[in-house]
Amino acid sequence: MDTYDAQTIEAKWQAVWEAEQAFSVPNPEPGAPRDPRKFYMLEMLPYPSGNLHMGHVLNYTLGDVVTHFKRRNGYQVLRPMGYDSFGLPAENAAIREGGSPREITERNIASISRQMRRMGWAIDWQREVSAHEPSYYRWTQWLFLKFLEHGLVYRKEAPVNWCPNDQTVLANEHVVDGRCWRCGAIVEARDMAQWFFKITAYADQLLADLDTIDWPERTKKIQTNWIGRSEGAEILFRVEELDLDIPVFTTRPDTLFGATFFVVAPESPLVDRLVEGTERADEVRAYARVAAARPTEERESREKTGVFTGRHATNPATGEPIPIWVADYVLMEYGTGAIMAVPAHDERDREFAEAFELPIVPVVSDDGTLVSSDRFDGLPWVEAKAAITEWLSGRGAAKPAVNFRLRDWSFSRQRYWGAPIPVVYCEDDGIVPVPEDELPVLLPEITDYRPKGQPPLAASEEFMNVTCPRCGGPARREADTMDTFVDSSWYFLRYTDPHDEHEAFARDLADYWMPIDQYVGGIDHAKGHLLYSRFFAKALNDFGLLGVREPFQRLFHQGWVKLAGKRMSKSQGGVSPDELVEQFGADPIRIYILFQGPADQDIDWTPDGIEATVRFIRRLWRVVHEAAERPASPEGVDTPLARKAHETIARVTDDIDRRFVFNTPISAVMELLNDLSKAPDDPAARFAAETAVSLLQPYAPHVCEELWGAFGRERLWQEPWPVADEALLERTTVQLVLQVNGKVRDRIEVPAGLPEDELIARAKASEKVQAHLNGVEPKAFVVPDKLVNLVV
RNA sequence: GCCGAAGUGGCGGAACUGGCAGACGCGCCGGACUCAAAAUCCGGUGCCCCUCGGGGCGUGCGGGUUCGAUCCCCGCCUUCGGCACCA
Repeated sequence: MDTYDAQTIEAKWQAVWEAEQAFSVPNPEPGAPRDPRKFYMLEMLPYPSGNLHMGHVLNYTLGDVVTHFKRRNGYQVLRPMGYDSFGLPAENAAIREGGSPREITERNIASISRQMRRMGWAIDWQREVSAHEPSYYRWTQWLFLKFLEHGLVYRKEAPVNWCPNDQTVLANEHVVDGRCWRCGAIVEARDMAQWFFKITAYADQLLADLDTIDWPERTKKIQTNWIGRSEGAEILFRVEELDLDIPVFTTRPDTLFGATFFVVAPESPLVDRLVEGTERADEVRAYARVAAARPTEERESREKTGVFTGRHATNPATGEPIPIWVADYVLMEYGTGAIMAVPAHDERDREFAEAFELPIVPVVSDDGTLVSSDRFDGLPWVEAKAAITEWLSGRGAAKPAVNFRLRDWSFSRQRYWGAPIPVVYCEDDGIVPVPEDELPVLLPEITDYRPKGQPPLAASEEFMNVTCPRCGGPARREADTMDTFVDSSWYFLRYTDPHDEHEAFARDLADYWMPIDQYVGGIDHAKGHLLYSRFFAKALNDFGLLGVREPFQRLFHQGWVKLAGKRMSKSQGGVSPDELVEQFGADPIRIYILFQGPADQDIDWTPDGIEATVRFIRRLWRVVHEAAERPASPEGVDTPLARKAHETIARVTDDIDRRFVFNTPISAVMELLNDLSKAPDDPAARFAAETAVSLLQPYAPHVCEELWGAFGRERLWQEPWPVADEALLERTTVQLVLQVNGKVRDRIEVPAGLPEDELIARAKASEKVQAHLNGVEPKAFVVPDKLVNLVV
């Protein structure tokens, strides 16, 4: 037998898999019924920086174990791969180092693709897609047009998040603690005309349908918080002098009798109407202008500022006039941009009232019932919410209302390396969509990618100047490009029909494979990609293009691989999987990264112990070759080693399939190997060795394939997953734990299935137990076949 | 501030449904092989005490429920994450 040589073995089997396209799965014939054993396995696609990092290795190895496991259990597994290849890093690299984003991206794809193949992952490479290729973004543009057609895309002048460093607008989802998620620069508020997806139209469904999917609770919680549904009432406050009814949203209509003043956001168009022609107009407008322009951070410092407008509104409950103020603690984006202030029961209103000496009237007593609320006095506040809303609705002054925190998704970017937005601006016809048959709107090759106050595309006259598809007159193209999160909101659908030149994807193919049965990726995408994709699925379903309303049936988040406490990412050097693979081989790295701990927990990277994994494989190699010299184990052989092997099959299967844990199966195989090496003469030795190799195959497919050959067998990747023999899992004798007062005093071997009396009798017979009973007659607690606790 | 998750040997972790805490691996200690070392193999390894039979303590801290708690309940500490002037 040769010694274990990772490089040779891995090259050999990777060539075989490549030549056979061993992990490609064909699409069904048209009209074929859906195979109940179809399994769509997907990990989030990588951004193609030049190199894999250990986080990728964990993510895709985990997916690989599931892929092999499901394949060998008879599933038809779709497991594709692609590249999220538009985006800022390549563009910034081009600016910094020269070259074009396209060259850089394509070089990176070639590199990362080679590294992925070198890891031996079981991917259907025939379905590879890249977001930056016209054959892909043509359909991203087409989908944009569908959304536009259905009124789910619009362009609007609005305050948006501007990253001064990256020179582009950001979605709310990508502002983290007031900073750009990518570069960390402090984000500024700017009024700009931008393109939005109307994701808020689906707020209710995005929330409600969380109940229908098998996702981690914490992820559902993040989305729930982000969507931020509040139930309450919309109440009208009348400004008699102006014959104006101003609506406010409140979650506490029960406190209406305590509303002693009224506040309008500085950005609100109401400000002008309220003060127009009054002597306070200048002062109020000046405040509003300054307040609206204050940077977000400063605005969030809770120092209350504001100014009285001189106007009054009527509290519809009390009929009393209350003063209307303008203050920046009221946000234009939420609710109606105006509030009723109840200083007795709202902390912010209280601070404001104290600062400006406004009246504070408590209307809910300590026991939770209403006071100073006229006919509602004594009513519990929870009941009063509906009662007061109903009372006012009789007069047309209120109605039940729901409000969401979620904002529409701003997705236009003022940068180059993205899919052009397929519309033109015509002087006569306004915004005109590019006709479908003129797609794709190709991203032109330019040489200067630097943003200079306008998007780089705006400088390309050739690109910008077009004729209006509607009137034939002169028109200008949209110069903004799409957020890369648009690309990744539908890539999983393209995989089902990756080469289609006539449509984004055939509905029957998407419906055949969707939903994704198991999705794996980082929790950092909880409120971004994972929310956008859900929105896309629902919208496409409404357009009649897709059968499902939820794209990801089951979701798992792998933990972070950290280096000195920091998340590893493409931007960090330090640990290169490429070098590790060269030094140790792919199999040891694959086993090592999964053996570190539960895959959903963070890992502090240390290379200590990779050698141990190599040692484990060498030991497996040696023990298996020794066992392969022995005669085949008789069918159904019943020895301790045979039982251990069946027990290992049961454990590994349950761990991967039901528990979705990937570290303990490795331990289980190690235990089996330990037992095997201690009992090389056991008649089940060969069976135990075959079992160990077979069970480890999803983790270390190359060396296991090679070792399978030592048994004179081949194509382990196609071999059915082993099944444990139930009869051999049952124990004839069991170890009975004997406790006195809850402390273990003895362990004895007894036949399985003894009745409780007999177990108690045997427990009392133990000398070690008697020594602690002191002759007292104990009370007994029995767990059959496991434990007897005697209490004195 | 509100909401959520986690905390187990020197280290990574195991213990799945309230029933033997520490599987498996790293590290460390001892032994075999060797002129020697590496590699490999064998044995030991939670802490403390011990008359070598064993005994006590132990899963962040303090309480509780239970015959029995790493697991359930209450309070606290620490770390991490989400939301945050959201009416």
